[in-house]
Amino acid sequence: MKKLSANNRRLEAQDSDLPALAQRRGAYETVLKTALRLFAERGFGGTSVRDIAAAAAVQPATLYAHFPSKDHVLAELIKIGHEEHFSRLKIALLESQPDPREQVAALVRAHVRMHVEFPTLAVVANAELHACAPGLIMASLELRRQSEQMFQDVIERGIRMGLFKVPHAWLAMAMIAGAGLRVSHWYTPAFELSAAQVAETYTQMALRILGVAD
Amino acid sequence: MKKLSANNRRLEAQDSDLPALAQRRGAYETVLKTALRLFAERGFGGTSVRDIAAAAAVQPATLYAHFPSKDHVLAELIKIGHEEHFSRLKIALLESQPDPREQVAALVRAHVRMHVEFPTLAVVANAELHACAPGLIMASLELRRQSEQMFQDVIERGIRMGLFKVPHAWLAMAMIAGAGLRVSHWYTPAFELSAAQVAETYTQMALRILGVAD
DNA sequence: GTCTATAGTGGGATAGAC
DNA sequence: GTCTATCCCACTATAGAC
Repeated sequence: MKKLSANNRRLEAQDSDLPALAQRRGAYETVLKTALRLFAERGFGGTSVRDIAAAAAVQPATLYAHFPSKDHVLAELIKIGHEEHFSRLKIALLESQPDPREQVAALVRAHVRMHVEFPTLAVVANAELHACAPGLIMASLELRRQSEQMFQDVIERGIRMGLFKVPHAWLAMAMIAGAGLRVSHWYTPAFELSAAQVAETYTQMALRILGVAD
Repeated sequence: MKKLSANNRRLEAQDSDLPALAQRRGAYETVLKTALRLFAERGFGGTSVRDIAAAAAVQPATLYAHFPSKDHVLAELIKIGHEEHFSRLKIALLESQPDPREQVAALVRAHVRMHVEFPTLAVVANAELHACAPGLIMASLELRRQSEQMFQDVIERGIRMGLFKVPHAWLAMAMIAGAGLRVSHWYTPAFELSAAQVAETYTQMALRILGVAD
């Protein structure tokens, strides 16, 4: 039941769903979800507009009735992914008790759950950033920066309050956030633990990184 | 000095060097190193044979004198990356004291150093796996499996000896290994810590994940 | 909005001289 | 081994009917 290799998402993208944020009717959503799956499996450059159209059962010209270009399809997916991620972190923090340990736990839980619940979206939004014209993803990069800052602020407050003891605050954040990102590459519903259990375990291990005793 | 965002490697690939393992003379190495940089920046599908040839200052036909196809160029890079990684882990374990804490530290140190010293190679070998025909990367996938098994074996022995206490052995391995992988996406020599310092800090935090008191 | 059809460009790969 | 030249195909995107 355990994964043989912690890197198989892109071989056959499952769960290429989109958050409620992005659900529209008709060809728009069909194209977006199809493109998500294909970008994950073959990469942006390895997927043609014809591929997307064929898999979505529309003609290439139909795609251009909804998106100005292939780039814009990717940009839209990246935007949806980053907005959903940022939104979840923000809500998690808002609803948390003010104790930095609770706040970090809430952030890590939300971060991991995002990558477990929308793994394909997370893979594409992170791995295909380079394929998009910079102008199209500026807003997403800003959200990413703010998400990192949220983690940073909570960790630094915890250090000042004497609750966290880390060798290097930014590295601790990078390790915790980076580990969560990778979950999207291997998690499937067939894994022996549920999404919630994975999130809880990562949360517990993140607190250990920050020097909080169990 | 700290990175604004933990995801910039692919925007402008630096350090597109290859380990000594792969150093040959002439056009072969030039093409390989050039392809490495371009695959990192634009992705495999976003890079044409003409792009590689032009950046390497050779003609497209010259590339085909050294590689049977564009796929084989990528496969060779992936192979070099995985062989160097596996080799470093194996040596680290061989030279370590038998205490599982020492062994984990040696493995994490080697793992992170690989991703810090050859970040571009690591990014391509991990992010472009999907773009390669399965037959061309079978050996690399097997090395990857063995590398994960090395981590697993050491962690499970540490648990049996009562030295490690983790909520879930495989998840702890996935978190430690995954965090190390991500280092290749943000580390540059301009970072405020040296490669060795980053590796040491990650090692310390990995031991915390495993429940070892500082 | 969706289709058929196609324009115009750039793709991987090869032939054959030197 | 490296070059020039080129084949043939797939690519993104658009025009125009319905």
